Amino acid sequence: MEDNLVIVESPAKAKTIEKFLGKQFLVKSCFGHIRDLVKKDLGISVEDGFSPVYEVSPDKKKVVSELKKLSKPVKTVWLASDEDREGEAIAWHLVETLKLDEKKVKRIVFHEITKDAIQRAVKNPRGIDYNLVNAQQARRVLDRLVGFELSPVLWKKIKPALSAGRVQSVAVRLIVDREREISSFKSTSSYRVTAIFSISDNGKETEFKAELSQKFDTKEETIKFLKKCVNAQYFVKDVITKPAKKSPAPPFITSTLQQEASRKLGFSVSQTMSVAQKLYEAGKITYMRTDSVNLSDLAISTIKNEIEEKYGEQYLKIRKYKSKIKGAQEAHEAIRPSYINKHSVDGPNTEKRLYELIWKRTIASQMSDAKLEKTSATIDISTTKEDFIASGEVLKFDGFLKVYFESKDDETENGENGKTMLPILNVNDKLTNIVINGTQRFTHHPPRFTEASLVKKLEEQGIGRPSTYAPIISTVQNRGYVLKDVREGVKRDYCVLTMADKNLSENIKTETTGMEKAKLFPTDIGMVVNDFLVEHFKNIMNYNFTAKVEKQFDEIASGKMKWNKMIEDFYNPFHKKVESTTETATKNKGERLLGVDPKSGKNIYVKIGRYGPLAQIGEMTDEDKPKFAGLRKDQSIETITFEEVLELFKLPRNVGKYEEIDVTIGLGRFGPYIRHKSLFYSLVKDVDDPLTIELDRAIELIEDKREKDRKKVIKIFEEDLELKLLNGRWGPYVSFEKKNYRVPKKIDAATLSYQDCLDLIKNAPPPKTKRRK
DNA sequence: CAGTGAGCGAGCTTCCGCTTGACTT
Repeated sequence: MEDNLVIVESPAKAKTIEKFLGKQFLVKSCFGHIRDLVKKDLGISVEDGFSPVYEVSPDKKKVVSELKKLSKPVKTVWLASDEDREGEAIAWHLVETLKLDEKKVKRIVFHEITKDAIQRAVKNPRGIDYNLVNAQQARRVLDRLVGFELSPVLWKKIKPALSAGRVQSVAVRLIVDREREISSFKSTSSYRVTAIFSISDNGKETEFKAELSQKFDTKEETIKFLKKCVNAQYFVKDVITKPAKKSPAPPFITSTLQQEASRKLGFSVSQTMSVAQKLYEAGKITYMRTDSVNLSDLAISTIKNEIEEKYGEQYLKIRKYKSKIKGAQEAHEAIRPSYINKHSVDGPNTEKRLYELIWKRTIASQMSDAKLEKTSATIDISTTKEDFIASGEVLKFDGFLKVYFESKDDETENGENGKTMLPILNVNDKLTNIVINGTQRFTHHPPRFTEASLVKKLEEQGIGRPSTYAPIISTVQNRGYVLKDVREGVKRDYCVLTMADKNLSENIKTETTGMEKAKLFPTDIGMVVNDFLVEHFKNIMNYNFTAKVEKQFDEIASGKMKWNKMIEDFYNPFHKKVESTTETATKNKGERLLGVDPKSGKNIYVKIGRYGPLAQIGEMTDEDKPKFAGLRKDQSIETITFEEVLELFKLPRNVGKYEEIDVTIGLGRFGPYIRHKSLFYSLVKDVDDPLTIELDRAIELIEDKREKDRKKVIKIFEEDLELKLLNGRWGPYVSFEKKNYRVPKKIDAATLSYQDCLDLIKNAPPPKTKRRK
């Protein structure tokens, strides 16, 4: 029997630590928080100093009873949860829930999982830090109060089942604000002038590119300039050469790993986390939910060996990085390979690639700067005062670039800027001009957020924690506030003026612009909810709200403030505002009056309906019912035009009768359809237009589908016409009472009898538990 | 899984952070 029970948060960590501690220590994991506020109601006694009402989370009942049993006989229970607010609270909840005698409890902390660090921790135990626990309780209670008081206001004023919270609502606001910036953005164009020169060196001609020091607003100005160049002479007026350097990025933390995996590997935020989890569980990397850029001394010394051996001493530069993150709690190390000398891992491709990324970033963080030489040459034009500038960059020493280079979010559209090498240029060198181009360039609206760039923004504001970035991204999408979507680009003409051989020519070229892939768009619901919250709860929707309360949590943690006092000061005015808003605020359906219907003379509105955004003609009165039409997926209440709404009401159309029954054309969730005898037939994409399709073609499509369906049927049975044996996408199946049952592969479906089918249904595997939405 | 859309009132929804599996096609 062991004398000691050690409890950590993660099972993978438990496994590692057990090896370091020896036989007298049993190491177990509690899997994070074991207790939380009761689920069914507020879970806070507001009248009683906001005292929280806790319960053991249902999925932790087993863990708790096991830990309770194991903790009874041991002499000492070591609580080794993380050294941050949440970790301290977990330790305290363990004491309370397991009913541990505080005399036999020792609280220990370590930031890195090495033998040294753990043995040191065991020699320096302490008690529970109740100030830190109270800071966590304040955080928890505040979030519950905000979430559970704001959400019901939305149910009453906008739509049921909506949600609001300190973190998610601000995340949505970032996306809504950005979208509005984009829609009010006016693109302007200017002309960028570039030239190709050549210089002769011992009879050898070398060409290089230069750009005019100024841009022109109009085509006329550009033409005027180009004409001035017809008979110009060019020479090098000035050459400046400057040394420059680039430094490596710090080791990965959760947010930077998510960003780089998104940019370099195209992973979504949640994909990155699940791949990293696998690597962590296999002991290949350190913990992946961290906000610390710190590397353990042991890690640094093995990195040092690795760099010296593989690249040489001149590539080594040991660096200590400091966290720049507001409110970083630094309970762990940075994300790095567990064993630096392991350059790659076996397993799925995703794991290999993510591991490689982590390995490179870790190594590069301890390597020397890259040294560059930047050259800028000014080229005089004899006929006018403007100058051309040719800039070039030469890598003198690659340093960390040998291993790794961090990507940027806003890679410029034409990545040809600067990175080129120039020929050797000297002052007074004469140059020959080959060509000059004046190219029309348009300004771009600010970019929409990707999952990863939203995480970056949230982190900068101190909103959310490493363990919650991925869940936040899914919450705002699951609630229907935000949509990850693709936007096709639009074609745009631009003008290129070319001066070559003393000839000015003009070309119109076409580019595709504004293509967006996997970007975050606010939905209509998202915008209406956001505007409502901003109007009535400015304080909470302020980007600084989290930073402000974090400061107060810190004061609680350092014992300078009482947690229930802090909550009270927040709650009193907040609760009043909730009550007054519930009472007085008008219902907000995002309604917008677009104009008057030319046919009926009634008003046309767009607003949020029970099933999403809709357009409406006329109002509900006793004798009159309005006409409705749903908005399409790519339309929004905010930007849809009057003409586009009229277009929506052209469907459904009646195109005539077939087999004495009306045939109508409509537009549904899955695109345009034909409806006949309450059956649906899809139109063919890019062939049939729902607004113009006629009866003959509709009948053709109906007959096509009927023919296909006939082929689908393997057998029907006279005993029960509702039971059908059909051929489907995944092979033969039995269709009965709107449910489908697979025919096992071994059986030849054509041989089945009615009774066989009934048996198949009876013996079908029980319906698996439903997937959560 | 395509159609709907008022208003009433039943009963329901909802937060953030800490951890993993257990699910589906």
